[in-house]
Amino acid sequence: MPAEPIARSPSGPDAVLRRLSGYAPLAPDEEALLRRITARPVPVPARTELVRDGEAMPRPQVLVEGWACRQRLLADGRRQIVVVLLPGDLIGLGQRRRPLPFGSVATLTSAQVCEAGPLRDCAAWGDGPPGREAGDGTGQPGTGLAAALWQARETEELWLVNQVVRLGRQTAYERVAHFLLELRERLAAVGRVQDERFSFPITQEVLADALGLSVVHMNRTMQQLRRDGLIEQRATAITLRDVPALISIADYAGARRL
Amino acid sequence: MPAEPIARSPSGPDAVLRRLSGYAPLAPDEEALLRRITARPVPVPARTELVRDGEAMPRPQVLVEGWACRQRLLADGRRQIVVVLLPGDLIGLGQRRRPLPFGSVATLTSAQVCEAGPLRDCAAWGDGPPGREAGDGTGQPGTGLAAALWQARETEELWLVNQVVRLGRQTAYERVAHFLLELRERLAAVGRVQDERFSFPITQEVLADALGLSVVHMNRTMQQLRRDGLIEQRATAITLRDVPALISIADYAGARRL
DNA sequence: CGCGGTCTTGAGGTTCCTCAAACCTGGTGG
DNA sequence: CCACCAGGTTTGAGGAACCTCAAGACCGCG
Repeated sequence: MPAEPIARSPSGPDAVLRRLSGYAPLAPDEEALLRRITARPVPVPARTELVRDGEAMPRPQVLVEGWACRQRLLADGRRQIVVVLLPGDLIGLGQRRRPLPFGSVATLTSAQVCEAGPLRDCAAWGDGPPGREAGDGTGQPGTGLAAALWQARETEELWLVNQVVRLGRQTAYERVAHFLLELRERLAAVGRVQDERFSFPITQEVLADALGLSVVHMNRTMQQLRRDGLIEQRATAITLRDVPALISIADYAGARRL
Repeated sequence: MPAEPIARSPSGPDAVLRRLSGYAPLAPDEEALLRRITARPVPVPARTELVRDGEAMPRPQVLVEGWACRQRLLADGRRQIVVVLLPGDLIGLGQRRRPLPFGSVATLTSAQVCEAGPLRDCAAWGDGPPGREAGDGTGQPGTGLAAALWQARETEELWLVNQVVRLGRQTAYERVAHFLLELRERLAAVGRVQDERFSFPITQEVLADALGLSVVHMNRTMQQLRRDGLIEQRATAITLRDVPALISIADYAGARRL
Protein backbone atom coordinates (compact mmCIF):
# COMPACT_ATOMS: atom_id res chain seq x y z
CA MET A 1 0.00 0.00 0.00
CA PRO A 2 2.26 2.80 -1.21
CA ALA A 3 -0.09 5.25 0.45
CA GLU A 4 -0.63 7.46 -2.58
CA PRO A 5 -1.39 6.95 -6.22
CA ILE A 6 1.80 8.10 -7.87
CA ALA A 7 0.12 10.47 -10.25
CA ARG A 8 -1.52 12.74 -7.70
CA SER A 9 0.31 14.55 -4.99
CA PRO A 10 4.03 15.32 -5.00
CA SER A 11 6.29 12.32 -5.24
CA GLY A 12 8.20 11.08 -2.23
CA PRO A 13 11.65 12.50 -2.83
CA ASP A 14 10.02 15.82 -3.45
CA ALA A 15 8.68 15.83 0.10
CA VAL A 16 12.15 15.95 1.59
CA LEU A 17 13.17 18.86 -0.57
CA ARG A 18 9.96 20.72 0.13
CA ARG A 19 10.24 20.34 3.82
CA LEU A 20 13.83 21.42 4.21
CA SER A 21 13.64 24.29 1.77
CA GLY A 22 10.64 25.50 3.72
CA TYR A 23 12.98 26.25 6.61
CA ALA A 24 15.78 27.98 4.76
CA PRO A 25 16.66 28.62 1.13
CA LEU A 26 18.95 25.93 -0.21
CA ALA A 27 21.87 26.41 -2.54
CA PRO A 28 21.69 24.59 -5.88
CA ASP A 29 24.34 22.09 -4.90
CA GLU A 30 22.53 21.42 -1.64
CA GLU A 31 19.36 20.68 -3.55
CA ALA A 32 21.40 18.43 -5.77
CA LEU A 33 22.72 16.60 -2.73
CA LEU A 34 19.20 16.00 -1.47
CA ARG A 35 18.07 14.80 -4.87
CA ARG A 36 20.98 12.43 -5.00
CA ILE A 37 20.19 11.09 -1.55
CA THR A 38 16.54 10.53 -2.34
CA ALA A 39 17.12 9.20 -5.85
CA ARG A 40 16.71 5.52 -5.04
CA PRO A 41 14.17 4.99 -2.26
CA VAL A 42 14.13 1.55 -0.71
CA PRO A 43 10.67 0.04 -0.17
CA VAL A 44 10.03 -1.14 3.37
CA PRO A 45 6.99 -3.10 4.55
CA ALA A 46 4.79 -1.95 7.40
CA ARG A 47 5.88 -2.76 10.93
CA THR A 48 9.56 -2.78 10.12
CA GLU A 49 11.99 -1.54 12.69
CA LEU A 50 14.22 1.15 11.21
CA VAL A 51 16.12 2.02 14.38
CA ARG A 52 16.46 -0.20 17.42
CA ASP A 53 15.85 1.28 20.85
CA GLY A 54 19.06 2.36 22.48
CA GLU A 55 21.08 2.32 19.30
CA ALA A 56 23.93 4.76 19.85
CA MET A 57 24.70 5.80 16.31
CA PRO A 58 21.69 5.01 14.17
CA ARG A 59 22.01 5.22 10.41
CA PRO A 60 20.64 8.56 9.27
CA GLN A 61 17.68 8.02 7.00
CA VAL A 62 14.97 9.94 5.28
CA LEU A 63 11.35 8.88 5.02
CA VAL A 64 10.18 9.70 1.55
CA GLU A 65 6.90 7.82 1.51
CA GLY A 66 4.55 6.27 4.06
CA TRP A 67 4.19 6.84 7.78
CA ALA A 68 6.43 5.73 10.65
CA CYS A 69 6.85 6.48 14.33
CA ARG A 70 9.18 6.66 17.25
CA GLN A 71 7.82 4.47 20.00
CA ARG A 72 8.74 3.00 23.33
CA LEU A 73 7.53 -0.31 24.66
CA LEU A 74 6.99 -0.99 28.34
CA ALA A 75 7.89 -4.33 29.84
CA ASP A 76 4.27 -5.47 30.07
CA GLY A 77 3.54 -4.72 26.43
CA ARG A 78 2.07 -1.26 26.69
CA ARG A 79 3.21 0.91 23.81
CA GLN A 80 3.54 4.64 23.58
CA ILE A 81 4.09 6.26 20.23
CA VAL A 82 6.25 9.27 20.92
CA VAL A 83 5.96 10.99 17.59
CA VAL A 84 4.54 10.10 14.21
CA LEU A 85 6.88 10.49 11.24
CA LEU A 86 5.58 11.61 7.86
CA PRO A 87 7.03 11.79 4.37
CA GLY A 88 9.93 14.20 4.32
CA ASP A 89 10.90 13.54 7.92
CA LEU A 90 14.40 12.69 9.03
CA ILE A 91 15.28 9.64 11.08
CA GLY A 92 18.27 8.91 13.23
CA LEU A 93 20.07 12.20 12.89
CA GLY A 94 20.81 12.22 16.59
CA GLN A 95 24.20 11.01 17.73
CA ARG A 96 24.92 9.76 21.18
CA ARG A 97 28.03 8.28 22.57
CA ARG A 98 26.11 6.06 24.91
CA PRO A 99 23.02 4.00 24.17
CA LEU A 100 20.01 5.89 25.50
CA PRO A 101 16.41 4.72 25.53
CA PHE A 102 15.10 7.11 22.93
CA GLY A 103 12.75 4.48 21.65
CA SER A 104 12.75 2.52 18.44
CA VAL A 105 11.66 3.79 15.06
CA ALA A 106 9.28 1.62 13.06
CA THR A 107 7.16 1.96 9.97
CA LEU A 108 3.41 2.17 10.45
CA THR A 109 2.55 1.61 6.80
CA SER A 110 4.57 0.30 3.92
CA ALA A 111 7.07 3.00 3.23
CA GLN A 112 10.04 4.15 1.21
CA VAL A 113 13.25 5.11 2.90
CA CYS A 114 16.63 6.48 1.84
CA GLU A 115 19.98 6.39 3.50
CA ALA A 116 21.06 9.90 4.40
CA GLY A 117 24.52 9.53 5.87
CA PRO A 118 25.86 12.75 4.37
CA LEU A 119 23.32 14.76 6.32
CA ARG A 120 24.80 13.84 9.65
CA ASP A 121 27.97 15.84 9.43
CA CYS A 122 25.99 18.66 8.01
CA ALA A 123 23.54 18.60 10.88
CA ALA A 124 26.22 18.26 13.49
CA TRP A 125 28.49 21.00 12.35
CA GLY A 126 26.75 23.44 10.16
CA ASP A 127 28.80 22.41 7.19
CA GLY A 128 27.46 23.29 3.84
CA PRO A 129 28.50 25.64 1.11
CA PRO A 130 27.16 28.96 2.36
CA GLY A 131 29.92 28.85 4.90
CA ARG A 132 29.44 29.21 8.58
CA GLU A 133 28.43 32.57 9.82
CA ALA A 134 29.32 32.01 13.40
CA GLY A 135 30.42 34.87 15.51
CA ASP A 136 27.82 37.24 14.23
CA GLY A 137 26.49 37.24 17.74
CA THR A 138 23.09 35.96 16.82
CA GLY A 139 24.16 32.38 16.58
CA GLN A 140 21.48 32.05 13.97
CA PRO A 141 22.42 29.84 11.07
CA GLY A 142 21.59 32.08 8.18
CA THR A 143 20.75 29.99 5.19
CA GLY A 144 21.45 26.70 3.64
CA LEU A 145 21.07 23.07 4.47
CA ALA A 146 22.66 23.34 7.88
CA ALA A 147 20.17 25.99 8.90
CA ALA A 148 17.29 23.93 7.55
CA LEU A 149 18.42 20.85 9.43
CA TRP A 150 18.77 22.85 12.61
CA GLN A 151 15.29 24.20 12.14
CA ALA A 152 13.96 20.72 11.44
CA ARG A 153 15.38 19.59 14.72
CA GLU A 154 13.78 22.49 16.57
CA THR A 155 10.48 21.63 14.95
CA GLU A 156 10.74 18.03 16.06
CA GLU A 157 11.18 19.27 19.58
CA LEU A 158 8.02 21.31 19.16
CA TRP A 159 6.13 18.16 18.23
CA LEU A 160 7.33 16.59 21.43
CA VAL A 161 6.16 19.53 23.48
CA ASN A 162 2.78 19.36 21.78
CA GLN A 163 2.58 15.68 22.55
CA VAL A 164 3.35 16.29 26.21
CA VAL A 165 0.62 18.89 26.50
CA ARG A 166 -1.91 16.70 24.73
CA LEU A 167 -1.21 13.71 26.92
CA GLY A 168 -0.87 15.63 30.13
CA ARG A 169 -3.70 18.10 30.10
CA GLN A 170 -6.19 17.40 27.34
CA THR A 171 -9.22 15.15 27.11
CA ALA A 172 -9.48 12.44 24.50
CA TYR A 173 -11.65 14.66 22.34
CA GLU A 174 -9.22 17.55 22.52
CA ARG A 175 -6.25 15.31 21.94
CA VAL A 176 -7.55 13.97 18.68
CA ALA A 177 -8.47 17.42 17.45
CA HIS A 178 -5.05 18.74 18.34
CA PHE A 179 -3.27 15.81 16.78
CA LEU A 180 -5.21 16.07 13.54
CA LEU A 181 -4.38 19.75 13.29
CA GLU A 182 -0.73 19.03 13.78
CA LEU A 183 -0.81 16.37 11.09
CA ARG A 184 -2.58 18.77 8.78
CA GLU A 185 0.05 21.42 9.29
CA ARG A 186 2.92 19.04 8.79
CA LEU A 187 1.45 17.41 5.73
CA ALA A 188 0.61 20.78 4.26
CA ALA A 189 4.29 21.68 4.52
CA VAL A 190 5.05 18.91 2.05
CA GLY A 191 2.09 19.66 -0.18
CA ARG A 192 -0.10 16.77 0.84
CA VAL A 193 -3.21 18.54 2.00
CA GLN A 194 -5.91 19.56 -0.45
CA ASP A 195 -9.11 21.16 0.70
CA GLU A 196 -8.39 20.17 4.29
CA ARG A 197 -8.23 16.57 3.16
CA PHE A 198 -5.27 14.26 3.53
CA SER A 199 -4.26 10.63 3.56
CA PHE A 200 -4.75 8.96 6.91
CA PRO A 201 -3.41 5.43 6.66
CA ILE A 202 -3.24 4.37 10.30
CA THR A 203 -5.53 2.18 12.36
CA GLN A 204 -7.33 3.29 15.48
CA GLU A 205 -5.01 1.09 17.47
CA VAL A 206 -2.02 3.11 16.32
CA LEU A 207 -3.88 6.31 16.98
CA ALA A 208 -4.71 5.08 20.46
CA ASP A 209 -1.08 4.28 21.18
CA ALA A 210 -0.08 7.73 19.99
CA LEU A 211 -2.65 9.56 22.08
CA GLY A 212 -2.44 7.45 25.22
CA LEU A 213 -5.93 5.97 24.95
CA SER A 214 -7.51 2.56 24.63
CA VAL A 215 -8.69 1.44 21.21
CA VAL A 216 -12.28 1.38 22.36
CA HIS A 217 -12.25 4.88 23.68
CA MET A 218 -10.37 6.03 20.61
CA ASN A 219 -13.14 4.64 18.48
CA ARG A 220 -15.85 6.36 20.46
CA THR A 221 -14.01 9.63 20.35
CA MET A 222 -13.66 9.49 16.58
CA GLN A 223 -17.36 8.77 16.29
CA GLN A 224 -18.10 11.80 18.39
CA LEU A 225 -15.96 14.00 16.19
CA ARG A 226 -17.76 12.66 13.15
CA ARG A 227 -21.18 13.17 14.67
CA ASP A 228 -20.22 16.72 15.53
CA GLY A 229 -19.40 17.30 11.89
CA LEU A 230 -15.77 18.12 12.58
CA ILE A 231 -14.17 15.38 10.55
CA GLU A 232 -15.11 13.00 7.80
CA GLN A 233 -13.32 9.76 7.17
CA ARG A 234 -13.49 7.66 4.04
CA ALA A 235 -11.26 4.72 3.37
CA THR A 236 -7.75 5.88 4.24
CA ALA A 237 -8.31 9.61 3.91
CA ILE A 238 -9.66 12.16 6.31
CA THR A 239 -11.22 15.59 5.82
CA LEU A 240 -11.25 18.30 8.46
CA ARG A 241 -14.74 19.73 8.03
CA ASP A 242 -14.39 22.65 10.41
CA VAL A 243 -10.84 23.71 11.07
CA PRO A 244 -11.66 26.82 13.13
CA ALA A 245 -13.82 24.75 15.46
CA LEU A 246 -11.08 22.16 15.78
CA ILE A 247 -8.55 24.86 16.57
CA SER A 248 -10.79 26.24 19.25
CA ILE A 249 -11.48 22.85 20.77
CA ALA A 250 -7.84 21.84 20.81
CA ASP A 251 -6.52 25.26 21.84
CA TYR A 252 -4.18 24.76 18.94
CA ALA A 253 -1.26 27.11 18.45
CA GLY A 254 0.50 26.01 15.32
CA ALA A 255 3.43 27.60 13.60
CA ARG A 256 1.41 30.71 12.88
CA ARG A 257 -0.30 32.58 15.68
CA LEU A 258 0.81 32.51 19.24
CA MET B 1 14.53 29.99 49.90
CA PRO B 2 17.89 29.44 48.17
CA ALA B 3 17.15 25.74 48.11
CA GLU B 4 20.43 24.60 49.68
CA PRO B 5 22.54 25.62 52.62
CA ILE B 6 25.60 26.98 50.94
CA ALA B 7 28.04 24.97 52.93
CA ARG B 8 26.80 21.52 51.96
CA SER B 9 26.58 20.26 48.42
CA PRO B 10 28.50 21.68 45.47
CA SER B 11 27.95 25.35 44.80
CA GLY B 12 25.78 26.50 41.92
CA PRO B 13 28.35 27.44 39.32
CA ASP B 14 29.97 24.11 39.93
CA ALA B 15 26.82 22.35 38.79
CA VAL B 16 27.15 23.71 35.26
CA LEU B 17 30.72 22.62 34.97
CA ARG B 18 29.98 19.21 36.40
CA ARG B 19 27.14 18.59 34.09
CA LEU B 20 28.83 19.57 30.87
CA SER B 21 32.13 17.92 31.64
CA GLY B 22 30.16 14.77 32.34
CA TYR B 23 29.36 14.61 28.64
CA ALA B 24 32.77 15.34 27.17
CA PRO B 25 36.15 16.36 28.52
CA LEU B 26 36.57 20.12 28.40
CA ALA B 27 39.69 22.02 27.50
CA PRO B 28 41.10 24.31 30.18
CA ASP B 29 40.04 27.45 28.36
CA GLU B 30 36.54 26.03 27.94
CA GLU B 31 36.34 25.44 31.64
CA ALA B 32 37.54 28.97 32.13
CA LEU B 33 34.79 30.25 29.85
CA LEU B 34 32.17 28.42 31.87
CA ARG B 35 33.58 29.74 35.11
CA ARG B 36 33.53 33.22 33.73
CA ILE B 37 29.93 32.84 32.62
CA THR B 38 28.79 31.51 35.97
CA ALA B 39 30.90 33.88 38.05
CA ARG B 40 28.14 36.33 38.94
CA PRO B 41 24.82 34.53 39.29
CA VAL B 42 21.76 36.76 39.40
CA PRO B 43 19.20 35.90 42.09
CA VAL B 44 15.67 35.44 40.78
CA PRO B 45 12.55 34.97 42.89
CA ALA B 46 10.20 32.04 42.47
CA ARG B 47 7.55 32.24 39.76
CA THR B 48 9.56 34.50 37.53
CA GLU B 49 9.28 34.12 33.81
CA LEU B 50 12.71 33.66 32.26
CA VAL B 51 11.57 33.09 28.69
CA ARG B 52 8.23 34.13 27.27
CA ASP B 53 6.26 31.63 25.21
CA GLY B 54 6.88 32.07 21.52
CA GLU B 55 10.00 34.14 21.96
CA ALA B 56 12.02 33.60 18.81
CA MET B 57 15.52 34.23 20.06
CA PRO B 58 15.51 33.84 23.82
CA ARG B 59 18.53 34.95 25.76
CA PRO B 60 20.69 31.92 26.50
CA GLN B 61 20.92 31.38 30.23
CA VAL B 62 22.20 28.90 32.72
CA LEU B 63 20.41 27.83 35.85
CA VAL B 64 22.99 27.55 38.59
CA GLU B 65 20.72 27.24 41.61
CA GLY B 66 17.07 26.43 42.26
CA TRP B 67 14.46 24.72 40.11
CA ALA B 68 12.61 25.97 37.06
CA CYS B 69 10.45 24.54 34.29
CA ARG B 70 9.27 24.82 30.76
CA GLN B 71 5.51 24.99 30.74
CA ARG B 72 2.59 25.67 28.50
CA LEU B 73 -0.68 27.22 29.58
CA LEU B 74 -3.99 26.39 27.95
CA ALA B 75 -6.58 29.07 27.34
CA ASP B 76 -8.77 27.90 30.23
CA GLY B 77 -5.95 27.99 32.75
CA ARG B 78 -4.82 24.39 32.68
CA ARG B 79 -1.06 24.16 32.94
CA GLN B 80 1.29 21.47 31.72
CA ILE B 81 4.86 21.47 32.87
CA VAL B 82 6.82 20.10 29.97
CA VAL B 83 10.13 19.57 31.69
CA VAL B 84 11.62 20.47 35.02
CA LEU B 85 14.93 22.31 34.97
CA LEU B 86 17.56 21.71 37.64
CA PRO B 87 20.82 23.38 38.63
CA GLY B 88 23.29 23.09 35.80
CA ASP B 89 20.63 23.08 33.09
CA LEU B 90 20.69 25.33 30.07
CA ILE B 91 17.84 27.61 29.08
CA GLY B 92 17.01 29.20 25.77
CA LEU B 93 19.75 27.68 23.69
CA GLY B 94 17.30 26.99 20.89
CA GLN B 95 17.10 29.45 18.06
CA ARG B 96 14.15 29.83 15.78
CA ARG B 97 13.50 32.31 13.09
CA ARG B 98 9.79 32.31 13.76
CA PRO B 99 8.01 32.44 17.10
CA LEU B 100 6.91 28.92 17.97
CA PRO B 101 4.86 27.88 20.98
CA PHE B 102 7.59 26.05 22.81
CA GLY B 103 6.19 27.19 26.10
CA SER B 104 7.51 29.66 28.59
CA VAL B 105 10.30 29.07 31.09
CA ALA B 106 9.68 30.05 34.68
CA THR B 107 11.35 29.52 38.02
CA LEU B 108 9.64 27.17 40.45
CA THR B 109 11.72 28.20 43.46
CA SER B 110 13.91 31.17 44.06
CA ALA B 111 16.90 30.61 41.84
CA GLN B 112 20.16 31.93 40.51
CA VAL B 113 20.67 32.43 36.83
CA CYS B 114 23.52 33.52 34.57
CA GLU B 115 23.54 34.94 31.11
CA ALA B 116 25.20 32.52 28.74
CA GLY B 117 25.24 34.26 25.38
CA PRO B 118 28.64 32.90 24.37
CA LEU B 119 27.31 29.37 24.50
CA ARG B 120 24.90 29.93 21.67
CA ASP B 121 27.40 30.14 18.86
CA CYS B 122 29.20 27.27 20.36
CA ALA B 123 26.09 25.14 20.46
CA ALA B 124 25.01 26.08 17.00
CA TRP B 125 28.24 25.53 15.20
CA GLY B 126 30.54 23.35 17.12
CA ASP B 127 32.93 26.18 17.65
CA GLY B 128 35.32 25.78 20.45
CA PRO B 129 39.06 25.33 20.63
CA PRO B 130 39.46 21.65 19.86
CA GLY B 131 38.53 22.47 16.30
CA ARG B 132 35.85 20.78 14.34
CA GLU B 133 36.43 17.26 13.35
CA ALA B 134 33.81 17.10 10.68
CA GLY B 135 34.22 14.82 7.78
CA ASP B 136 35.53 11.92 9.78
CA GLY B 137 32.43 10.11 8.65
CA THR B 138 31.09 9.52 12.11
CA GLY B 139 29.68 12.96 12.51
CA GLN B 140 30.39 12.50 16.17
CA PRO B 141 31.62 15.59 17.90
CA GLY B 142 34.75 14.33 19.56
CA THR B 143 35.50 16.37 22.61
CA GLY B 144 35.08 19.77 24.02
CA LEU B 145 32.34 22.16 24.86
CA ALA B 146 30.58 21.82 21.53
CA ALA B 147 30.29 18.10 22.00
CA ALA B 148 29.05 18.53 25.54
CA LEU B 149 26.42 21.02 24.48
CA TRP B 150 25.28 18.70 21.73
CA GLN B 151 25.01 15.88 24.20
CA ALA B 152 23.13 18.09 26.63
CA ARG B 153 20.61 18.79 23.92
CA GLU B 154 20.20 15.11 23.15
CA THR B 155 19.65 14.45 26.82
CA GLU B 156 16.98 17.10 27.01
CA GLU B 157 15.20 15.32 24.20
CA LEU B 158 15.40 12.13 26.20
CA TRP B 159 13.64 13.83 29.10
CA LEU B 160 10.87 14.81 26.72
CA VAL B 161 10.50 11.25 25.50
CA ASN B 162 10.36 10.04 29.08
CA GLN B 163 7.70 12.60 29.84
CA VAL B 164 5.61 11.46 26.89
CA VAL B 165 5.76 7.85 27.97
CA ARG B 166 4.90 8.70 31.56
CA LEU B 167 1.91 10.79 30.59
CA GLY B 168 0.71 8.52 27.85
CA ARG B 169 0.99 5.05 29.26
CA GLN B 170 1.70 5.03 32.96
CA THR B 171 -0.54 5.20 36.00
CA ALA B 172 -0.17 7.96 38.56
CA TYR B 173 1.79 5.66 40.83
CA GLU B 174 4.18 4.68 38.06
CA ARG B 175 4.53 8.24 36.86
CA VAL B 176 5.72 9.52 40.19
CA ALA B 177 8.17 6.67 40.61
CA HIS B 178 9.56 7.24 37.13
CA PHE B 179 9.80 10.98 37.61
CA LEU B 180 11.60 10.66 40.92
CA LEU B 181 14.12 8.30 39.39
CA GLU B 182 14.78 10.71 36.59
CA LEU B 183 15.30 13.54 39.05
CA ARG B 184 17.62 11.36 41.06
CA GLU B 185 19.72 10.57 38.02
CA ARG B 186 19.89 14.16 36.88
CA LEU B 187 20.71 15.53 40.30
CA ALA B 188 23.32 12.85 40.82
CA ALA B 189 25.04 14.07 37.67
CA VAL B 190 25.66 17.39 39.42
CA GLY B 191 26.57 15.84 42.73
CA ARG B 192 23.40 16.59 44.58
CA VAL B 193 22.30 13.18 45.69
CA GLN B 194 23.64 11.62 48.86
CA ASP B 195 22.41 8.27 50.07
CA GLU B 196 19.48 8.41 47.66
CA ARG B 197 18.42 11.64 49.28
CA PHE B 198 18.02 14.97 47.53
CA SER B 199 16.40 18.35 47.83
CA PHE B 200 12.81 18.43 46.65
CA PRO B 201 11.59 22.00 46.84
CA ILE B 202 8.37 21.86 44.83
CA THR B 203 4.76 21.73 45.95
CA GLN B 204 2.36 18.96 45.07
CA GLU B 205 0.57 21.38 42.80
CA VAL B 206 3.68 21.76 40.67
CA LEU B 207 4.21 18.04 40.72
CA ALA B 208 0.64 17.54 39.59
CA ASP B 209 1.08 19.93 36.70
CA ALA B 210 4.24 18.12 35.68
CA LEU B 211 2.68 14.66 35.79
CA GLY B 212 -0.71 15.52 34.36
CA LEU B 213 -2.68 14.84 37.53
CA SER B 214 -4.93 16.76 39.90
CA VAL B 215 -3.46 17.99 43.16
CA VAL B 216 -5.74 15.74 45.15
CA HIS B 217 -4.77 12.61 43.30
CA MET B 218 -1.14 13.63 43.41
CA ASN B 219 -1.40 13.84 47.19
CA ARG B 220 -2.99 10.42 47.50
CA THR B 221 -0.40 8.90 45.24
CA MET B 222 2.45 10.30 47.30
CA GLN B 223 0.84 8.93 50.42
CA GLN B 224 0.66 5.54 48.82
CA LEU B 225 4.34 5.63 47.92
CA ARG B 226 5.15 6.58 51.48
CA ARG B 227 2.98 3.87 52.95
CA ASP B 228 4.67 1.35 50.68
CA GLY B 229 8.01 2.42 52.10
CA LEU B 230 9.34 3.55 48.75
CA ILE B 231 9.97 7.17 49.59
CA GLU B 232 10.37 9.32 52.64
CA GLN B 233 9.75 13.03 52.63
CA ARG B 234 10.88 15.50 55.26
CA ALA B 235 10.62 19.24 54.85
CA THR B 236 11.96 19.97 51.40
CA ALA B 237 14.03 16.84 50.92
CA ILE B 238 13.12 13.39 49.74
CA THR B 239 14.75 9.99 50.18
CA LEU B 240 14.26 7.09 47.82
CA ARG B 241 14.01 4.18 50.24
CA ASP B 242 13.97 1.38 47.71
CA VAL B 243 15.43 2.29 44.36
CA PRO B 244 15.27 -1.19 42.82
CA ALA B 245 11.58 -1.43 43.63
CA LEU B 246 10.98 2.01 42.16
CA ILE B 247 12.85 1.05 39.01
CA SER B 248 10.75 -2.05 38.67
CA ILE B 249 7.50 -0.21 39.25
CA ALA B 250 8.33 2.55 36.82
CA ASP B 251 9.94 0.31 34.22
CA TYR B 252 12.74 2.82 34.37
CA ALA B 253 15.51 2.71 31.80
CA GLY B 254 17.91 5.45 32.69
CA ALA B 255 21.18 6.32 31.07
CA ARG B 256 22.65 2.99 32.06
CA ARG B 257 21.02 -0.27 31.15
CA LEU B 258 19.02 -1.13 28.08
C1' DC C 1 -2.79 35.55 67.08
C1' DG C 2 -4.33 35.39 62.74
C1' DC C 3 -3.27 34.53 57.92
C1' DG C 4 -1.99 32.56 53.40
C1' DG C 5 -0.22 28.72 51.46
C1' DT C 6 0.10 23.85 51.45
C1' DC C 7 -1.34 19.37 52.60
C1' DT C 8 -4.99 16.16 53.71
C1' DT C 9 -9.56 13.99 53.81
C1' DG C 10 -14.32 12.86 52.29
C1' DA C 11 -17.99 12.22 48.92
C1' DG C 12 -19.80 11.93 44.58
C1' DG C 13 -19.22 12.24 39.60
C1' DT C 14 -16.81 11.68 35.02
C1' DT C 15 -13.67 9.92 32.03
C1' DC C 16 -11.59 6.33 30.50
C1' DC C 17 -10.49 1.26 30.79
C1' DT C 18 -11.24 -3.83 30.33
C1' DC C 19 -13.55 -7.66 28.75
C1' DA C 20 -16.32 -9.69 25.46
C1' DA C 21 -18.79 -10.20 21.47
C1' DA C 22 -20.66 -8.85 17.04
C1' DC C 23 -19.90 -6.87 12.68
C1' DC C 24 -17.81 -5.42 8.52
C1' DT C 25 -14.44 -5.59 4.83
C1' DG C 26 -11.13 -7.27 1.67
C1' DG C 27 -8.56 -11.10 0.39
C1' DT C 28 -7.88 -16.23 -0.30
C1' DG C 29 -8.66 -20.79 -1.42
C1' DG C 30 -11.85 -24.47 -2.45
C1' DC D 1 -19.10 -18.06 -6.52
C1' DC D 2 -19.01 -18.71 -1.99
C1' DA D 3 -17.09 -20.04 2.56
C1' DC D 4 -13.82 -18.67 5.28
C1' DC D 5 -10.40 -15.91 7.63
C1' DA D 6 -7.71 -12.00 9.51
C1' DG D 7 -7.62 -7.48 10.69
C1' DG D 8 -10.07 -3.64 11.80
C1' DT D 9 -14.19 -1.29 13.62
C1' DT D 10 -18.19 -0.99 16.48
C1' DT D 11 -21.22 -1.93 20.53
C1' DG D 12 -22.51 -3.08 25.31
C1' DA D 13 -21.78 -3.54 30.23
C1' DG D 14 -19.35 -3.12 34.35
C1' DG D 15 -15.32 -1.41 36.84
C1' DA D 16 -11.12 1.30 37.95
C1' DA D 17 -8.63 5.47 37.87
C1' DC D 18 -8.89 9.88 38.26
C1' DC D 19 -11.40 14.44 38.81
C1' DT D 20 -14.07 18.20 41.13
C1' DC D 21 -15.90 20.39 44.95
C1' DA D 22 -15.61 21.41 49.57
C1' DA D 23 -13.95 21.55 54.00
C1' DG D 24 -10.72 20.86 57.62
C1' DA D 25 -5.79 20.46 59.44
C1' DC D 26 -1.20 21.93 59.53
C1' DC D 27 2.57 25.27 59.46
C1' DG D 28 5.65 28.96 58.90
C1' DC D 29 5.43 33.86 59.19
C1' DG D 30 4.27 38.60 60.06
